[in-house]
Amino acid sequence: MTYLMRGVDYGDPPMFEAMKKELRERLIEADRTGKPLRVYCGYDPRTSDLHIGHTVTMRKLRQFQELGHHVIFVIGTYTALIGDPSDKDKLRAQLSTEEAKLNAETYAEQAFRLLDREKTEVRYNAEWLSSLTFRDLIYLASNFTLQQFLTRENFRKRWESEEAIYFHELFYAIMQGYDAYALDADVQVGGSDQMFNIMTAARKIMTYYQKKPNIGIILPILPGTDGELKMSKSLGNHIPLNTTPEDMFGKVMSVPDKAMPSYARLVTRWTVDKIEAFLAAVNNDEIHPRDAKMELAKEITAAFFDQEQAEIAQQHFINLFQKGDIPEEMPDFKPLGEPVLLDILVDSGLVESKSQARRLIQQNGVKIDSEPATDPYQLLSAGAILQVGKRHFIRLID
RNA sequence: GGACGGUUACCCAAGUGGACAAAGGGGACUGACUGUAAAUCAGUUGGCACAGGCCUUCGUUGGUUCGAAUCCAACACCGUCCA
Repeated sequence: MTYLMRGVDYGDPPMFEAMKKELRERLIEADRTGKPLRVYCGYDPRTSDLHIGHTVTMRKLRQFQELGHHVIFVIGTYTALIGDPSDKDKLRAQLSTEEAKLNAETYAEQAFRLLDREKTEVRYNAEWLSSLTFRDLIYLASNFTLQQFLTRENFRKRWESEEAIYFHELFYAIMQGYDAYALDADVQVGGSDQMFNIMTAARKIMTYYQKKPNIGIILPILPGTDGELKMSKSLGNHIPLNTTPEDMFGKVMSVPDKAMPSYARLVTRWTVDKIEAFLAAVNNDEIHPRDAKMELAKEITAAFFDQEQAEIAQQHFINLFQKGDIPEEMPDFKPLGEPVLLDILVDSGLVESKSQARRLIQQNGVKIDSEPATDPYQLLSAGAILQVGKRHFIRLID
């Protein structure tokens, strides 16, 4: 029980107690009847990449799975037609069925890094949403008032600042609520931005259809590598799952210090005691913040790869960034014509234009065999190692 | 359908005839420093040219003007309000 409610945050203590009570009752019931709880969480398939922000809810699903409950991984192929208004994005191009399917498959594949493949049911919400009629929608919508939507923070803000709120955006919550009904869900897991969809929309709709309303397990949102905003691919602050251990390690290291608590709590496998001890040590200056973040980066990398790869990634990081070494492996590049520095920089794609290359040279941002370059027209020879900034290298070949 | 407002560089946003390749902020990049790609400070941020300078860009297309992001016309898209 404590295990399942760990890390859950409704921003409201009475709600926490209420949900805890309901969950306890539902667990007892499940135990008595021998029927496991049906637990689900939905994911938006508009991109093909899952990132570690998604894993916060997946880890919670995993916990339910470990306790023998039935986990359903829902891919929002139909809700993707709208786009979650939690982002204030406008309607995006509709995904074709094939694209959605393709994305969805890679999604599920990535998800199985955390979830037990054998025990996870993967569903697409187009299965049931696409066959709803207008009549169904009218009945569903009659459970809600405009005021309910307008008191929701994101809509309210947009209303107040006179930004457009499109009518179809209101369907999102209704669709998500219908998912819970269609799946006969006991528990729905989601980020705190899903609070309204889970706690209001889903529970109302389920009650309307005379089902027991689902219990919401609301988890905090993981900030992105900027430390401020929600991690999301479209904001460019995400740490993808499909990447190398070195990249993951480095990206975690680039997270601002202030976001360390969120990362420690949400994406490590550490126990609560360990997390609190770790954060306390950072606060009391018992651990150097850099070393603390290293430890964090290693744990997170190890969680998605393995311990050994995490250690290699750490060593790589230390060599490259702390010691400023030149990496052993780098792309080769063969000059297209005369081996003029300026042309090579542009042709190899290290910089975007000659003007930019000139600026970088002026700023000592270009190095040849670790020596700052000064002359844009310098001729280079094969074997030379060209470096732009701290982390872009190429080796010239014939 | 009517009234009004908007469209500027990666994003937000100033600019209402010449000093505008276009203020400011964010982001990004480089450097210094450091504790890492954190924080802080400095610089850079359309392209071409060694440089003087040249070329392209302020929703689109035309026009006025010696000269237009700025004025005019048409069009497109967006928003607010009224119906």
